[in-house]
Amino acid sequence: MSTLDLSEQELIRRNSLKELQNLGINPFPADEYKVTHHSQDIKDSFDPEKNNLQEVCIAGRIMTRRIMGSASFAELKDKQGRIQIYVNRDEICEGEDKTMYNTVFKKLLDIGDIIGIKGHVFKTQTGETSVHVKELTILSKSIKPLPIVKEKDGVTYDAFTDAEMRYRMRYVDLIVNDHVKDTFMKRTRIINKMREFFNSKGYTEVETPILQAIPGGASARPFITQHNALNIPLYLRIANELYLKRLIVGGFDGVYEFAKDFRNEGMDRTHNPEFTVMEIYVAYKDYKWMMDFTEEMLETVVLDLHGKTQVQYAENTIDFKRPFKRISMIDSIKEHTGFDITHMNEDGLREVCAKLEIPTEPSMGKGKLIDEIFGSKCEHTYIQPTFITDYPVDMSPLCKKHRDNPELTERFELMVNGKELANAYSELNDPIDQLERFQAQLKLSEKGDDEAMFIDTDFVRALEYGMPPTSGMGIGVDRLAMFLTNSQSIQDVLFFPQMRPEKKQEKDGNDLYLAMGIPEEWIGVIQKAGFFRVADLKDENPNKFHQQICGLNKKHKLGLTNPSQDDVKNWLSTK
RNA sequence: GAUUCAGUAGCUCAGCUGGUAGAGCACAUCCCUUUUAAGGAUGGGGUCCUGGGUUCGAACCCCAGCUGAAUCACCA
Repeated sequence: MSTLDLSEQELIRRNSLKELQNLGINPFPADEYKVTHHSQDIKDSFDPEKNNLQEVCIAGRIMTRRIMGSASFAELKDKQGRIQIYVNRDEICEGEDKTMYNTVFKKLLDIGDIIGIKGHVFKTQTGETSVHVKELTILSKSIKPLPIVKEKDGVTYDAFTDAEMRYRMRYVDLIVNDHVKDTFMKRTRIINKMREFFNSKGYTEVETPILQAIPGGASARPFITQHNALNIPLYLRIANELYLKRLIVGGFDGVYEFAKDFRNEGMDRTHNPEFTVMEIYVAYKDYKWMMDFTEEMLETVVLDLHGKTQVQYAENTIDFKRPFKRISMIDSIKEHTGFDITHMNEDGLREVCAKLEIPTEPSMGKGKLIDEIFGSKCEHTYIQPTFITDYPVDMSPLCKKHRDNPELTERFELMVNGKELANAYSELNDPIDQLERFQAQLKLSEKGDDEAMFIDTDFVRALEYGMPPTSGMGIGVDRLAMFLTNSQSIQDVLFFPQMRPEKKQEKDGNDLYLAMGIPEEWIGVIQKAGFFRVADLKDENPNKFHQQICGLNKKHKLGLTNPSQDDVKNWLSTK
């Protein structure tokens, strides 16, 4: 990288790095640094009366510095938070040589550097618990300046808020925005608690293929990729349902997986191309049992995280206290639209859609039409956790038909804040019925539904060996994390949300410039002037161009010998 | 995919009706010392997102593009 590409502050830091090395200090030492204490623990346990914590060793990143002559304060951030340190010239430089303080600490260190300190804990006159530094070790030099965020009494000044930069450079976001780490710690805690809950019931965590020859288990457009050795297309999974059910066939009573799924669809505040779903399948249970189980799990997780069942999400308070409301889809539609769609055929449903001013397409089957009605008139009204039960058959090709009504299935979705959070079935285990349902999907696909399911004959074969009655449930982990951390965007609960790749300025190689007779040392200058491609130079006025690059030479104190106007003319006239 | 908004110093943002580019923090130099969003003084720092157009003159107006955000539609 040419120095012309760096900001003034970056150049200063690179120079500080060199000067540290000249002083014999390794800015990136290899040695283990033995940390004995952490910031929050120190603040919690220090007691001036007891005079404890008189020998501590902590390490972290410098977040602020207040330098005053022979004494300075700085704030160090470690894994627990921030703590103030006090650095005194004569304490860290025992003899006559004051370089460590005057040069290293005051001049060569910067906000963002990672240091280790040894010293004792005390309280300053203003009452802040601080560490009095006896020994200071540079552990890592930072050569890029951090955004500066200040905070006083809970009010943040100059927050680092640019969404694009926060998501692209999550590391910076985590360093300067303390609440970000908190959200992700909560996400991990939610997942841990769910895992603990399932394990305590005796269920087994398993792993199933992400690369699948037939993307099954959900209605969605998959990502496609290519396996070279087998020379076949493979899909990134859109769900893991069919594999988990194969394991139930194989004799597991309860299996679950936290699965990354991939869907090649739109991205927005609640959708990322890759996302996490927890799916669980339990043998000898039905969807009614699963409702109780899901309630219990969610209440447990929420209580563990918040100590109560109420959660604030945007302007709504959501209460995860059991039992959740339950209503069938047909009743819900009746309640919200006045139409009773029981036993209605496709034409009848189309008519209802027309009356409700819901646009339809010819490719839509019965199930999709009902789903449209529910989606536009009912779904958004369920703010508090609500189980919607008994979905139409052709919306749910993997779900057992309802024991009382063959047009329906034994399925529920859990709605929270007007969005689907979980989805569960009494799993279809009749292989003949399953094959027919797959074939019906194929018909939908031929009608133009590009989300209809593929036929997975191996899965049908597994069912032919016999699967016990089973209930399965899937829950969107990202969405759950959003609800429980009051995050309005999925990007706030994913460390690295999908973004368009950063566009780099494309530059011609040095050889093309050299071929025009341009000396190597001038190439960077010419590019700094905005000519990233030699073709850009073609119609340039030689006099103007000459002035431009000589100006840059002077301005950036490059010390190059300016070319003559004739030199420049010759460069530009080269074909 | 549609609509709206935004892009100016390392960061957060001003910039009037089109007339030489501004502030705070950060950075540098100097002075001081148990300070607290940051003590004082001085200074350096810019492809005003990119490319066209209008104009004597564009950060500003027009067109196109890039990137992001918000809202809407589909999927979790």
